[in-house]
This record gives sequence, structure tokens and C-alpha cells, in this order.
Amino acid sequence: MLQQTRVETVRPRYSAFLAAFPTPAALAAAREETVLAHWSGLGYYARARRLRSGASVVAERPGGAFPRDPAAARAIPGIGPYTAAAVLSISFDLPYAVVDGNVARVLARLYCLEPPHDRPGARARMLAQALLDPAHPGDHNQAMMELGALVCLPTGPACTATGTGRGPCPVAEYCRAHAAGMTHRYPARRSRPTPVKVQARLFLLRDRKGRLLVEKNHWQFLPRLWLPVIRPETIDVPGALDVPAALPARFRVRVDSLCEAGRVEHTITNHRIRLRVFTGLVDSGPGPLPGEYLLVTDAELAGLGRSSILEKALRAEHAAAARRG
DNA sequence: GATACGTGGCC
DNA sequence: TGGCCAAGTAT
Repeated sequence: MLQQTRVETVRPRYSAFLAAFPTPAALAAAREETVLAHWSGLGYYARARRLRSGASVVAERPGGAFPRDPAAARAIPGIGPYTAAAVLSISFDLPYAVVDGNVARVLARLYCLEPPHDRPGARARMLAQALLDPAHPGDHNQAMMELGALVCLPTGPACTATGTGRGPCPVAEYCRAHAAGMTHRYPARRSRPTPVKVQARLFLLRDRKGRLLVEKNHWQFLPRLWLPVIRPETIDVPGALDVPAALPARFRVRVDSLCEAGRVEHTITNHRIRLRVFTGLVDSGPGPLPGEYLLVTDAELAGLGRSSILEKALRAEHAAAARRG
């Protein structure tokens, strides 16, 4: 859960997740949809799927125990070099050094590691392993990460600061970047691709009972999550709320009911997405729905994996309804 | 080795 | 507003 996600974000979610899935066997036995529901809003949903899949690998092992061997740990879905070293060192006191973003920054400054030769980490990993205190590998690893998170900050490291609760840095006297007054140059910034702008319309279509129409795999983002109807903003079809044409014929959207509730912005990695949110009524027609479609009550929605996009759209819908009184 | 993947917070 | 980054992994 902590992979690429801040502690403050994880903190309120962690206990609830563990309460729902207390053991690898319990997680493995749960439906993927249920696991995703408990992961809602955390992003990187492949992590949740891999975690469940990895749980079944662990549950199938002798005694259902997590392996103590790095290669075996790495073979578990979702367990990469960082997580393998973190689990083995923190849980089992085994001497494997972690290199997360924090540690990489600390090492880059301590030794003035230069990209691209020193990235993404062969040298950092060697150094981390060489520095590791084999008597206390778990504590050492966490101390290195905390040093990066609290003192050796991305900008404005507290090398000498006192009285702030941060710093002075306990290893400043060994730090080459600090000695050279060049901490700001390390680690070197990696160039980022220009964000791609995406415009789309999101339709909160509800049936007579107020159930929301959601679909799966109809958008380029968030694959295999249930989402409201989202369609690209097409230039050639200006007015139009051409959703009816974009849905299976059995769904009759009452075009006169469509109404713009607001706009929502959302960023997915490299994409800056602007969504116009529409609300409207839909008749679903007789018989079972196609497999890619679901009409869900609020309670049923809570049992699905929900992206923050959906939460933002629902807030826009609620705000629009409030404006109308 | 580069890229894709979610989201939120801070400046 | 837009850029940067976070207890990374898989492809």
C-alpha cells in the first residue's frame, strides 16, 4: 500500500484493510472486486490485484509463510526489490538493504551520485548494502528512509537546521554534497514528459430508481474498474450530448434530461484530464444487462473499486442538486 | 532502459 | 496553474 504512496495517505486506510483481510488466506479468498473496494481512492489499482494474487501464492506455501529468501520473495506478484528487502529486513532481521526514493536521495547527496551513470541504482544499491548495519537491518533501513523523509528533504534539506525538530543531519559531516554546498543538485532531476491534455465528458446516468449506470473497460484509463459512462470530447459533434449513440441500443438516454453539473479535473500520471460532468436519466430496457454494464445502488457502488474520478463527479452532481434546491 | 500506472499535497 | 514527488513494480 505504501508503494509510491505517502504514509499520511495510507495511515487511515491500513487498519481497515487489515481488518477486512486479516491473513493472506483471507485476502486470497476474497473476490477481486471486494479487494478493489477496500482500495478505492488509493490509486495504482494493479497493486491491489497483485497483492491479492501474491497473497494466494503465500497462502499456498508450506505453512502459509512468507519466504525468507529474496529470490522467492521477488517471485511473488507485487513484490519487487524494495518490498522484498523491506519485508525480509524488518520482519525477519535479514541483512538486505532497501533503496526507496528517500534512500536514493540520501545516497545521491552523501556520495554525489551523478546520473545517468549512477541511476537508477546499481551503485546506490551497492552503497546501501555496504552501509547496512547487519546487526539491525530493519531499524537501519527504516532509519535511512526516515532520514530522507524528515531531514534530507527533496528541497531545503535540514542539514544544519536546529530548533525545528528537523536536523541537524546526523551524517552531514560525511556528506559530499553538503561539503560542496551542492545539496540542491542531488539527486539530479529527471526530465519528465510533457503532460498530455485530455478532454472528456462524464455522464452520471441514473434509472428511475436512482441507480447509477457504470461500465467496464470503455476508457483508456483505469482499466477493469467500473466507471460512469465517459466519452471523449469530440470536436465534430459540438452540442451534443451524443451519449445515446455511444451506448448499446437497449439503453435509452432521455436527452432532454441531460444537464451539465460541473467540471472536474483529474490527473492520471502523465495525463491532465478535464471532464465535463453531465447528469441524466436512462431507461435500461428489459432483460439482463450486457456484462460490461451495471446499474448500481449506492450500497452496491460501495462494494466496487471506485476511482477518485467517480467521487469527484458525484460531488459535482451533489453540488449541482444543492444549487437547484 | 523507458514507460505506464492514481492520487493528493505543496509551492 | 503547473511542476514535483511519494516506503515501486511490471513490462
